[in-house]
Amino acid sequence: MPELPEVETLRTGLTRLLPGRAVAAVVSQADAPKSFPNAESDVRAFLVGASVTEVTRRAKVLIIVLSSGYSLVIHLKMTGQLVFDGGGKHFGAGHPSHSLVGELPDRSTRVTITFKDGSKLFFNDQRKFGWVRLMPTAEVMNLDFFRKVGPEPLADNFSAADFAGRLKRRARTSIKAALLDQTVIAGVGNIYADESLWAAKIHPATKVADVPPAAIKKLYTALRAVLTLGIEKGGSSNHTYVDAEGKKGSYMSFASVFRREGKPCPRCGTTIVKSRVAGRGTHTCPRCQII
DNA sequence: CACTTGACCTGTCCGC
DNA sequence: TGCGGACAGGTCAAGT
Repeated sequence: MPELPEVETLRTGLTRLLPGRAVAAVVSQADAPKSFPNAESDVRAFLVGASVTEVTRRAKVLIIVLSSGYSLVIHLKMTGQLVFDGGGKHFGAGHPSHSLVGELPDRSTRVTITFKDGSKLFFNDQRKFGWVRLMPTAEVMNLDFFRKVGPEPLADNFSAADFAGRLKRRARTSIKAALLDQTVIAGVGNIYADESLWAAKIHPATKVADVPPAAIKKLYTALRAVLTLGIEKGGSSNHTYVDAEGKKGSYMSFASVFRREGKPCPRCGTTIVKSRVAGRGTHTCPRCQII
């Protein structure tokens, strides 16, 4: 589900809610071992009794750092969400198909962490692609994923030249596939790929090698702009999504093409079409995106 | 190597 | 109403 802006929104919210809280108990759903593949002995030794030090993010991965020298590394994949219950009201973040009205845990709850003050953090994940892994903080960046993942696109030192250089490795594939490749750049998913390509007037199926340098530069600027807007709007959502402070993300109402097939292009009025590129549903303006 | 496709899961929607 | 298939904001492994 979430892409960089959604995970970043979640990080910001959890940073206000979790640090200082001490874990009292952890319950994981027995029939979903892949959601929480950790040894019971590690959970007892390094999670129960530990308190949260800070919450960080790399790419689409959230990292809850603990006082025990261990961290909870969390990937929400397509449908994961984290919902904090401070007592009385649920504050959540993640997949929009889950509203806040239901009592938790529910049938999609894979892990429940109870803190000593009675508050709870629920990890819900309908499709069970996501996971919560407990591991030594010092080893987190040694995970295969982190060793291969590309730079943060919003980092101050990530330049247009870096962007162009990294894209060259994928010269024969589509520009959309290259954007979605986490080893090229971190954090871009289906929504922000489509939105940035529309903004840069590049068709997603264009081979990377066929995109002129000027258009690549435009895409660099557009990508950073849509990711920044996504964060400012609290992530993308449709109806029931909220961030960790209970506010709805509003980015979807600002989307230009994503899930807007059949509607007019905000730039030229041409009807937006949906197709399939890089194995993913893809939204384009057939008039604007001609490269 | 670069690149593509299917697998992993559950739920929902859409056409017959 | 029931059923089958396509599809969903993401990665991996395995194939060409």
